[in-house]
Amino acid sequence: MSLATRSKRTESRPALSRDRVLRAAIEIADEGGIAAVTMRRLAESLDAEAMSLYHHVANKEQVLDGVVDVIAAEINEAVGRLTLPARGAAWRSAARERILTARRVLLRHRWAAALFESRSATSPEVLLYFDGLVGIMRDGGFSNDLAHHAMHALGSRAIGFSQELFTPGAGPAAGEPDPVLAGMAGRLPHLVGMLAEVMHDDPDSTIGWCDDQAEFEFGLDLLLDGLDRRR
Amino acid sequence: MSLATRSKRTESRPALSRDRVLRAAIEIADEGGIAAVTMRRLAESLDAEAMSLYHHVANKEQVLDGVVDVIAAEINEAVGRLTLPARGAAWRSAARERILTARRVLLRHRWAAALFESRSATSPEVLLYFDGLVGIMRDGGFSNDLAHHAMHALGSRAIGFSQELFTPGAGPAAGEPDPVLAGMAGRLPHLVGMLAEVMHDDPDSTIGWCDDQAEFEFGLDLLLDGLDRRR
DNA sequence: ACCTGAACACCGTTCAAGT
DNA sequence: ACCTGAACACCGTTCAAGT
Repeated sequence: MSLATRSKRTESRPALSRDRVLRAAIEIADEGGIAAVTMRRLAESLDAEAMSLYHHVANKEQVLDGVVDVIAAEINEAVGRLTLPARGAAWRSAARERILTARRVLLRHRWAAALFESRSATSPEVLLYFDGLVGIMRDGGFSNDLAHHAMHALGSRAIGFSQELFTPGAGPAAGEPDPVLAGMAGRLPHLVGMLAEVMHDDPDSTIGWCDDQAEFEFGLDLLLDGLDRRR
Repeated sequence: MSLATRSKRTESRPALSRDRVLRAAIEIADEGGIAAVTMRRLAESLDAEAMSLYHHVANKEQVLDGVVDVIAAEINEAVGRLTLPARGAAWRSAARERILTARRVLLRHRWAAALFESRSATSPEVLLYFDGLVGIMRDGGFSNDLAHHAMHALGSRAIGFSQELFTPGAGPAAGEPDPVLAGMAGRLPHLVGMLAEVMHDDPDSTIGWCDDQAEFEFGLDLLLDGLDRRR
């Protein structure tokens, strides 16, 4: 039994490492959401005991911080392949492409946006991403002051997602009318009138509780236009 | 003993109710953050047992959904006192004032913004808030289609907060330079150059991980200006 | 150095029992 | 109808012990 366990560990399982722990966490989150990532399940997926993880990460908080960093590194790898001019007026399309590329990565890990927001620790890879975006703005002629305002104005949009508090048409079964909204339709004349007129035709292309691609781009362009005007 | 417990309950404690549970949850969150809200602590603060709560709320999820609704009701009470014209060009200042009023309520409950985002259930009070904002836009001459785009573009900014992924100058001790950023300054030329130039003078007026008041208003005005131009 | 089992202090929630 | 104690199935984490 002890022999079987030992042979299993040494033969069929690579040694544990911080990196392997983080990648296993991402795999679990991709399958069952971020709440499915527990130390015990994480260990199980690595064919180890929960307590073994603590030799490679300080605690669960550090696992989640590390996951953010790995996803941000994936974003940096993707935007690193972009080769767009950013001098002068070209800054706008360079920034736009960078942001939409980041968004494409986040769409592969739908739980990631919520995690990015909930973490307060500074991720080195997120810093590198932002540094590149500031660089594009500086190339475009932004003052440091305007670039700073711009980063705040973009907020989470700078890295490809945006927060929605209410996603019209995203009821229990997406695409269905929201039952709460339907139940109080009489007290919501403007909202009901608006939604009745604008038919949502692709309610599936959402990133978590965030807006869909077309709406994301509308908001992004609104901000980029305003910034370009102040440049 | 059983008698003492009984007299304590009937004399010094009002009967439990959904409303009292939710208000107790808000009190606990105001003091110790949203993570401090557990069913056991909630019950204790109400001088009851954890299991008694389940006669008034289905589960903890419903407690958190209810808390969002109570905070949104507080926002609606505040914006309900506003009496601003919204016809034509006045829509902009009416919308601006409504949003900044909502923000003032959220600043009283610093944990609330994060909670608003993490919940997917539709809050009736949030719907009422949005309905009023759409009404202001319609008064201002927005088509339903543009009002719809506008709500998505504003995102969480519509209700007074915005998501930051990295708050410059908000290290462990707020106001201190970020140690992670300091450690990799050489690889972040644009970010470090920018932050060196723009001195942050009031790092305290933040709403959780969100930007401070001046930055919030800059981003809001950028969006409102862009929407006004498309009106 | 790396890994583990048992144990601790918490969670949310079910259930059967009290008044 | 409302409340409760004991219990269950989970958590993250500490500790002492193994190799």
